[in-house]
Amino acid sequence: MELERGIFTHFVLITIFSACVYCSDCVWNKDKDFPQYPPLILDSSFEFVLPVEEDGNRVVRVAAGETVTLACPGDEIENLHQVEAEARCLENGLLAIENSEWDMASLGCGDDVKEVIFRDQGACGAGNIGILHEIGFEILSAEKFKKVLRVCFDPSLETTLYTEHLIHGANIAAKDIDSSRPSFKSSTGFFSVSMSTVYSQSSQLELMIKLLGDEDLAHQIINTHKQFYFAKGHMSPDADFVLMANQDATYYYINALPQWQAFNNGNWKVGGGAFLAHGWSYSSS
DNA sequence: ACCACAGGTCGGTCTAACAG
DNA sequence: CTGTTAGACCGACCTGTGGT
Repeated sequence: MELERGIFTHFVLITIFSACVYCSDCVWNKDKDFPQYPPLILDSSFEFVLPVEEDGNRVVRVAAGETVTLACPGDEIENLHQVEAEARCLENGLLAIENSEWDMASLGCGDDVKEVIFRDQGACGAGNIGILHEIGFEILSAEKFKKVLRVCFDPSLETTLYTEHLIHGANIAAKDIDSSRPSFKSSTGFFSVSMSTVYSQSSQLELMIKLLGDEDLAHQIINTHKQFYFAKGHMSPDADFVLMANQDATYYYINALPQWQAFNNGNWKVGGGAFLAHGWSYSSS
């Protein structure tokens, strides 16, 4: 089907333009030409190929002749039945994978790509009390790990000291927006308590009563209606990332610290979000 | 005043791992 | 084998902001 569609698309383009003047690069509209579960696209420098905003459209470009890696870590490219593929952009706007030609819409993963934690990447923090962990994607064909963010975690206090991530300011206007959000993941080996339990308002209230020995005072400090409770404050925030896959990779408890919800849903939300800088961001506790 | 949106919580369900 | 528990996932809901 894909090959046929490719030939058909090529035929139509040739028919319309007679020569393929306007289709020397592979250009896709992120909202129209992409599959529901897009693969990661990495260029020859092992960098994410990201959308840019052009005239109100979110556009992804790969130059004609350029080879990129398509990857569905944790799943596979549905029509190819393989996790990764090397694809070369043809002048007809299609992608050549081995001996066949494909359009981008046919190269989706079976499900959302799945990030992993690449653990114990050295010591960090003052006095080297922390251990670095990287959250990102395993790219098997390159035998490399594509880092999305880095976490310096103190295993003795079971808390995060700082995180680092790269902000792609030139692409942030074209980022993926989806109001549905994944749940926070604990992963194994980081915490000796249930993080979902300790972050619950009921256990925060319980702890405050225990610490203060005064139920009324505890209710003043932990108060749902006034947003007086500790939420999971992202260190490397969802909103700093362009791709949905990278946004979802921030939903780990090791990338969060307790933050007053009044601040989280107030000052932070108003001030945060639209970063236009480009560079590494460093969030410390 | 009303509504859409974004960043949150919470509880239910499913599944896999593990202990008895 | 069975019961328990933790983690993952999902939908319903809450709140403040900003646009109409």
